[in-house]
Amino acid sequence: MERLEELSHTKHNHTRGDYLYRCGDRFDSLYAIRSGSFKTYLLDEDGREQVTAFQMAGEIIGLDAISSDKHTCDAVAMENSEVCELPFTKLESLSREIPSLQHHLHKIMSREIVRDQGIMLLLGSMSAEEKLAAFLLNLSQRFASRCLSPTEFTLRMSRQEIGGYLGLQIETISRTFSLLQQRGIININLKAVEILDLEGLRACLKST
Amino acid sequence: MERLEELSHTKHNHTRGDYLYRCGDRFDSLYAIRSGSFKTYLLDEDGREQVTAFQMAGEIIGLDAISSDKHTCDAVAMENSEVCELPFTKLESLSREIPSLQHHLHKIMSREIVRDQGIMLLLGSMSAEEKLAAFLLNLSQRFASRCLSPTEFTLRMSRQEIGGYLGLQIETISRTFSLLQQRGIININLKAVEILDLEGLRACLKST
DNA sequence: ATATCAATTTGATATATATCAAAATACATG
DNA sequence: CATGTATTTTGATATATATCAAATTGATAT
Repeated sequence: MERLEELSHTKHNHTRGDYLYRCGDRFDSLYAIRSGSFKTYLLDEDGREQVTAFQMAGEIIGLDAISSDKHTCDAVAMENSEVCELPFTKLESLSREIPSLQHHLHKIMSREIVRDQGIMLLLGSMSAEEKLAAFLLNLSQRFASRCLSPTEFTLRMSRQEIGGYLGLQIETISRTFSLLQQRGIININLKAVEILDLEGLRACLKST
Repeated sequence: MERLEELSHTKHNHTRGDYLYRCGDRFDSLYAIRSGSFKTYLLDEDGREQVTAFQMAGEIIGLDAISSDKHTCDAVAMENSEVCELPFTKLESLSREIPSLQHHLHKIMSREIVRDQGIMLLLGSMSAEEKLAAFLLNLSQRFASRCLSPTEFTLRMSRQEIGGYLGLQIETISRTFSLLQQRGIININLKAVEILDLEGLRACLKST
């Protein structure tokens, strides 16, 4: 693990709105998010943005770029954030020496594939209500695993960005939040979310 | 490259409908498709199936399972097919010795991530017509890169399966095929597709 | 405090796609 | 070859979500 320090010595700070990289940029490094959060997104012809992920501390970003040595999406900071740069060539040579590091890297890439496929399921076969419930439950779980409250948190993203992630318009996001609130499942005031009935939220996923 | 033969000596034949692996199965090997084709899919609670990919000769299948040592989807043969088993532990040890193999493996995994993100864009922000055009263009390109006709080919999958991939009902698939045919962009008779106007098909993607 | 601007919510309506139903066609089986 | 079964196509209608519009709220600057 000390060997890992060799390559992760370069830290960078980013303020809200900074691009970590942009689509087409040359690929040299992965980035480990130390604090804060980022979103990654693709732009289609019309300029509509499909958000591919909201990343937070502890997550690795930039894996898509290995395939072509160019970044294939834009990554932008959603708040003040700190990242560690991991030069990929060094990471590869180090992982040839350290099997556990090698396997860890493979798991990280595979986990990203599994995550992406989960989003396909969400986008391809869920209703607006199911999508939003899945979104909140995912955030809840990720906050919990970081020892933050799973039931009370602040959204770092706008309704527009949530819509871009879930494949819905902002009005639908807003209405569906209101609906969940009316049912007593959540309390939501702008970016402040409180989950009142975690089981109820899970139930939103299970039927229809 | 000879070293690769060491681990790919095990070949398997599968007939239409055979499962290569099922969700939950223990993970030991990746599979390289030698001939034929497979689909992979996730099942949600209601039994609705989200098809995550249609794979063909030359593609590698099973990458999702590395993350948890269990397969996270079902993989089924769409026709008589042949695969090479690639025991993953051996692949990892060999790729520690052969940097070019290591990098190749990373590229393959990254390419899968890029592909998945492209599907997110499709599912999250395209109309039925755009989805179907993108689907046909993708098949066309993949056939072309295998020295098969990019404009005349046979679909290996049913309307149901196409719907499961694109997040649409079979009636919508059927109607949209009919629409493209009426416009003189394609000719389609059940599984036999002929693309009459490749540019017209590309144009379906660019507007609206 | 007041004005300005952006984000969110809510309402009215339109529209793409789903759903329900039936006909047409292909495919499999005895 | 005839019969039954599954798949695909087409039509009629319903519905979820998008779109258009306006009101409300919050943030920022004057």
